Amino acid sequence: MPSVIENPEPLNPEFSPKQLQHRITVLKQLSQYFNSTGQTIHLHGPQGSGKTAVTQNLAQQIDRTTVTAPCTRYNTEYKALRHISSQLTEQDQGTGHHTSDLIRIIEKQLPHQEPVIILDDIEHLLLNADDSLLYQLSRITNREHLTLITTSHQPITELSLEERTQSSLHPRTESLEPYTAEQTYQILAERARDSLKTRSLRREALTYISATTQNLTAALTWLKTAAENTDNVITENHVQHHRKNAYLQYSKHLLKDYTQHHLLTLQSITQLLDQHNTSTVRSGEVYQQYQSLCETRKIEPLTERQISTHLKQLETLQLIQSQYHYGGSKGKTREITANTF
DNA sequence: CATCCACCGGAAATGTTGGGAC
DNA sequence: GTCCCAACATTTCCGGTGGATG
Repeated sequence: MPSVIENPEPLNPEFSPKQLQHRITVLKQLSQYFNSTGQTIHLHGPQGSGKTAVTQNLAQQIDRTTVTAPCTRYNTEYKALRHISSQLTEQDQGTGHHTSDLIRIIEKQLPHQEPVIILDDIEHLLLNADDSLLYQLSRITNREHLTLITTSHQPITELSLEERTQSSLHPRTESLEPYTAEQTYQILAERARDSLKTRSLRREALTYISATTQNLTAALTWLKTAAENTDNVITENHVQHHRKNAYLQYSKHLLKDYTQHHLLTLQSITQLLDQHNTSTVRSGEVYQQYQSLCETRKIEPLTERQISTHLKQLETLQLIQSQYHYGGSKGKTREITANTF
């Protein structure tokens, strides 16, 4: 099938343009902090507001070794330390070390590399583990040779950090506002220009997307999905038509570091919501639906306890929202809503 | 006031993977 | 090979919650 896409890269949500639009002030502010090493910076803002793009852009500007650890993938202290030490030494550190060994390896590299370490989306790490990684890194020997950047959608004060970690980190903080509809439109338009055939995109299609969501990751996925499914012109109608499918693609993108069971759990929720037209489902129903999905696919289902943790992770990814009842007329359960555009 | 609902979520046990040492 | 060990995902077990109902 002929496609309207000439160059797929600019539509990739991970694509990092050389010039970052609408984030100049933050970039200026942050790059000032790079005049000296030994800093800690925490950047927070909603999903798709450019946190990752900003940190990557900063890293490109300065001439220092940079290690990025997306905490969705490196979601334990050990995985993160292993990744960081492997990147710094340029050889895989494997398993079987004590965390203190990995810290020592990193320590030794700091003085001659003066690296920047970026821990992206730290809430996913904090969900699995305690804040020991942050504490260790904030007090590491040769700390003055390290610049540490953390990002999350919550402000740092709202992450459950121990007192000692909080005070030992004392980061400079910056926050990002979501893009406005106008800004979203502009960014999408620019990416489309670099990616799509000329005259293959209607203005109203972009207006529709950027009015619906200001989460740039989601918006780009939507545009990309629409583009992949046409050989002619992307119209407003076409974009509307692919709304659901695009959100599914976006979910899959967020879940790329997770298991098939996470996706099945999410699908159970959306199916139930579609089926009986209610706005919430309870965790018990979700588990039943999940079990029957597993059965039709000949997959051994996980236990209810484990799916409960998976639900928590979907919530941290902001794919769902939960209202918890710790007893009461409904018993102990949670009522779940799925997010959409 | 007792009992029930419905499952949350902590803790400990178990299973699996993949080292490294002998 | 085989033994031992660490990390981690998952299972097993279960105490606990607070409004509704009789």
